[in-house]
Amino acid sequence: MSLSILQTLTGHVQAAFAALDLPPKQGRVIRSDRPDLAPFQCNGALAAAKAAKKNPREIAASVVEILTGNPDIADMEIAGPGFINLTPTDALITSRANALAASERTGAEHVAQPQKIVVDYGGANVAKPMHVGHLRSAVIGESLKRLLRFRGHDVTGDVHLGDWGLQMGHLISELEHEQPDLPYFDAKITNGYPTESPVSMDDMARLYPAASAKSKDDPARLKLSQEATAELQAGRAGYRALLDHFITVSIAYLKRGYGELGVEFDLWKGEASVDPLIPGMIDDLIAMGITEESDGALIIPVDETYDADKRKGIPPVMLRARTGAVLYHTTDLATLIDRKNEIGPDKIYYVVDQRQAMHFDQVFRACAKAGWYERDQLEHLGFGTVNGKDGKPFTTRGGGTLRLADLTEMMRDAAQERLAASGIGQDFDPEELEDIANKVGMAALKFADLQNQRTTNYVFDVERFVSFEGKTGPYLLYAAVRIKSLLRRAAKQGVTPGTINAVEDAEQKLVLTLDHFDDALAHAEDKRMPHILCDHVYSLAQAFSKFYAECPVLQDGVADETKASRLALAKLTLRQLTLGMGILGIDIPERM
RNA sequence: GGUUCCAUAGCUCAACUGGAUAGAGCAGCCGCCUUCUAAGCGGCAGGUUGAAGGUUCGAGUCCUUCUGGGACCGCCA
Repeated sequence: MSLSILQTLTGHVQAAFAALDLPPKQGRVIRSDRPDLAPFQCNGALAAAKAAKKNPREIAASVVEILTGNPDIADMEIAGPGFINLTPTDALITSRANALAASERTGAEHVAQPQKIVVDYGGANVAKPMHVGHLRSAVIGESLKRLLRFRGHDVTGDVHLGDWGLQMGHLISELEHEQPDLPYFDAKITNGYPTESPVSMDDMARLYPAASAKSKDDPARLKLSQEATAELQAGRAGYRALLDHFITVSIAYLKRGYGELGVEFDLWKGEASVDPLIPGMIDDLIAMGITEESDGALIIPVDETYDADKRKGIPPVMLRARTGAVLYHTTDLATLIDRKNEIGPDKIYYVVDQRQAMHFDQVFRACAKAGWYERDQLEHLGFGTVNGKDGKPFTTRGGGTLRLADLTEMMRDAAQERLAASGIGQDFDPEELEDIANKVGMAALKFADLQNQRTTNYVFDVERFVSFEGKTGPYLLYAAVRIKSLLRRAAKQGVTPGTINAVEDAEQKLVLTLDHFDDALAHAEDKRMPHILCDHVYSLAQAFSKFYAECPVLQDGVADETKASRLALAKLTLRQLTLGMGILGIDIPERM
């Protein structure tokens, strides 16, 4: 793959800096803040002037002098305090456009040093229905996984089910309360349990909140759940058999839910799956001498300045509770060991709610104390909450949580309505209509989520989501679908893509945008922020829409070679849109 | 009380290791469909970047203080 225009210009300017005995690093070229003046700029003369205590404009002038006559640079200009504005030649733009068209990945490079990475996302719990709160982890995690994989890393996505804590004790004890005669509760029976689950997903969705609510103001009821949790973890056969049912039923349900979102995990492991590692791990930690007994619990202090009375500092990691049950910390640590044994990852990313930042800080500190991983191998990629218009976590009008299935149905319905309103889909068969509505709704939902900076909270406004205009998923689909239509029409007319010759302003801007793909991907990876890729894909769709409006492709009166050039440009755009949106988890229909 | 994140146009959000005139979308106003999908394109208007200081040739970005808001703070996950 040839160099991008940006890289080409950077090379020239850095060479000029080096020739002047200035740090080549400062010769870095960036996309211009003032595209009205020139597409590219270099601000390095200012930084260089500061270090060398010289006049920045003089340095800029020297750089320009060296670069004068460079065959890739059409125009240079020194502006303001010492900015160098750079305009590439038409020849450079055109040759790059053809290189991109010839590139299978439209210019996207693979990283030089691929890493083995685990992405822990999804955040689903056994027995709990999926609601809007699960959306972000799934959508962000999936796109990060795809991004890293596309960049060339060896990535494993793990759903890491919540299937081992008190919630299981809640379920078991509440089920016992409701159906005490089930064989799982008879301590004398230790095998031969029914193969059919005694509960459905709906049953669990009812039992868990019931137990949780009762336990809130009834210590005796809570104790039942805690005891059941401890017994389960101690290996009581009936409880283990129940847990297996819970997990099997939940995974079947979750696979459907995540499948609808286009989210696929490589591993469906959970907390329960690392249970066998826990006793040995605790022994090791004790042997290392980093544990302490405290109020009957086994802990690892992770902050010397911690003061429980003043509520200052970071609380210790809880390995084992007074009741004997292990906790969230313990299973997360055991999971780190499991991953070390099974995968040996260079990095592990946790795509989990920002509110759990301290939890991960604790786990990572404990892990560093144990010496299992370097601190920079573990990273919590927190995300903000989805809020309603009132700024509080999103709920239905009634105050309950909104189920994910209801949300996706809402999006699909809105898309169907919009499709009907446009009058385009009248001759489509119902199956295709349904498929289009699904893709449009899903694109709207995912893009609306992903375009927000990962770490901040954002407001979920249903009306805005279903408007499908402006900076939305459907806008992206629309651009792509128009290209598909164009390609079909071209095929019918016998026009084939040819050599790209970018001469019109809209054509050149489209090429410059296309050429930014690799940068956007690298930047998005570097920050682990999908919204950076969203911005790129949106800019691309915008650049194409302008091109489409200004540059007729197949219309009468357009020269044959211009048709072939523009068609090639359109096709290249479609390929990059498809790649970029694919990483975001957005599927494009054939027409809409 | 402690820790931490945030505050940018009427609304929702961007702004790449500090750079020029802080950008998009929505909402508002004005144009553009007998020819490639108007879920589109062009244009207008909209800002003391919460406040006050400081560092710097240069600050939305870095530092300090203040105001307002969110989240978290040992046996839940």
